[in-house]
Amino acid sequence: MATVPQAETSPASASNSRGRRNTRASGDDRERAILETAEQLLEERPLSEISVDDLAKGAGISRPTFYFYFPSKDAVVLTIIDRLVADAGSGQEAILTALAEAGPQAGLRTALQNLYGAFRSRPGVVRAGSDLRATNQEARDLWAQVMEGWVADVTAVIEFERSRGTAPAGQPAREMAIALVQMNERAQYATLLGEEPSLEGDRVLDVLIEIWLRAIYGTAEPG
Amino acid sequence: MATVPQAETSPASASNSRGRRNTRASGDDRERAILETAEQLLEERPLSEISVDDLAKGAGISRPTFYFYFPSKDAVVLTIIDRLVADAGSGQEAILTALAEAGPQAGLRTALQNLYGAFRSRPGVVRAGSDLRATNQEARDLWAQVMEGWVADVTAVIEFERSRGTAPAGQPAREMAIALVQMNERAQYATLLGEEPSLEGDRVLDVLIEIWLRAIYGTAEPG
DNA sequence: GAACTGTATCAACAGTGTGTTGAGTGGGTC
DNA sequence: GACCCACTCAACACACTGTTGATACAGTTC
Repeated sequence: MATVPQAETSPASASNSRGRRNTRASGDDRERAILETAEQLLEERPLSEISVDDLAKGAGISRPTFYFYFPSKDAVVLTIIDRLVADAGSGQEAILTALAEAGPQAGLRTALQNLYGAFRSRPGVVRAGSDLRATNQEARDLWAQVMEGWVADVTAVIEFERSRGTAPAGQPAREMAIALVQMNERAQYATLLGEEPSLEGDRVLDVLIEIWLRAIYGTAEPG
Repeated sequence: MATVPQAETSPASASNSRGRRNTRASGDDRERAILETAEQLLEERPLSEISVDDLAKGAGISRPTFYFYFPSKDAVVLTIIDRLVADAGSGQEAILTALAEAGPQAGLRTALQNLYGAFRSRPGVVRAGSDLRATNQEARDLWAQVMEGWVADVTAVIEFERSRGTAPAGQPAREMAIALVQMNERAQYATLLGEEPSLEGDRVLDVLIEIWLRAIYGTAEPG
């Protein structure tokens, strides 16, 4: 069923591989201050216009001290994204069960809505994550894992529906799943950031769901 | 019918708003050398790892001299992309006529194939363009125009097919068009750059076309 | 309570990139 | 031969990033 990666925070300990060099003492506040400053600044301007110095100043420390807590600006953003993705993942858990309980239409709606909801409140962070993929391999890997999880879930749904006979045959389930998940990624991202052209926030789900349902359950008999 | 923007090269003159400061004399070679160096380096490594000095050296000039020809590294890439987009646009011209002549299935295939073909040979340039959108407003505007052109064309097709009665009613044509065009952008980009997960190069078109046909001509009657 | 250990801090440095200034050079042209 | 004007670049001024080395300071430990 492909669970979303757990953002390597082991339950009780706080030591994040991306965070501080070692330690466990007080300076937790500083680390949190840096993360909060970053989240806040990212809603104001893109990552490329935020310097390490901005983050340090915002957290009330000097630039070298910043490097005591994080190895780079990217690492801060990756930490934030790890958490966001973990949040989104926990809401995601149950595509299959939602589908089984509520039927395809309502189930899909619930699943996509949860997902969209997790990101909607922090467009700046989403944008930063997307930007990071251009230059940062770790960001690419992280997102690839997330995508892979969704694709696996959707593939399972399509195969299940086909085997039940409720969905017609067609292109391989996994390939359909990839394209559909990519569509959602792009469309929801564009909406979140208000690109032009993009779908309105209150229209995204209706439109995407219609395409998903037709792609999965429909057949085309063009005249 | 929304033609793709013509990359402001007026017919005979060579003066590009993004290029050299004024002039028209000899140094055309240098300008070309810079563009060629950029295209070549972009197939080797991402834009973020190419410096103005690399471009200057590649063209056999010093860094300050580079600035005589282009105001920035971004401007070089934008010039390259302008041209690429103009090329792709000229092949694009005839979605509607292709559809009318060959029918929806073959027509769509031809249209999407032309498009994909225009970019396939220069993935590095495509990647650079995509990366640029993160930091450069002009790049965003340029791409928005291109998207808008395609969306307008596809909207017209959907509306035409619905009015003929060959496509069923559904979500507004323009909104369907936006989502479908965004899906293609994302899926073809991922394939071009070999992201994971992505569709194989020889599968992209089959999968996208099935989704397009079902989304436009199909109805979903989930069981 | 002196010596030790490890967290936490930053001034100063080194390096790499960008974009600008100002001083040329050399080929037309009147 | 004086004057443009396209063209060129050494040297500069910044803005970043990441590192070094010295230091403060809070607990142990004996």
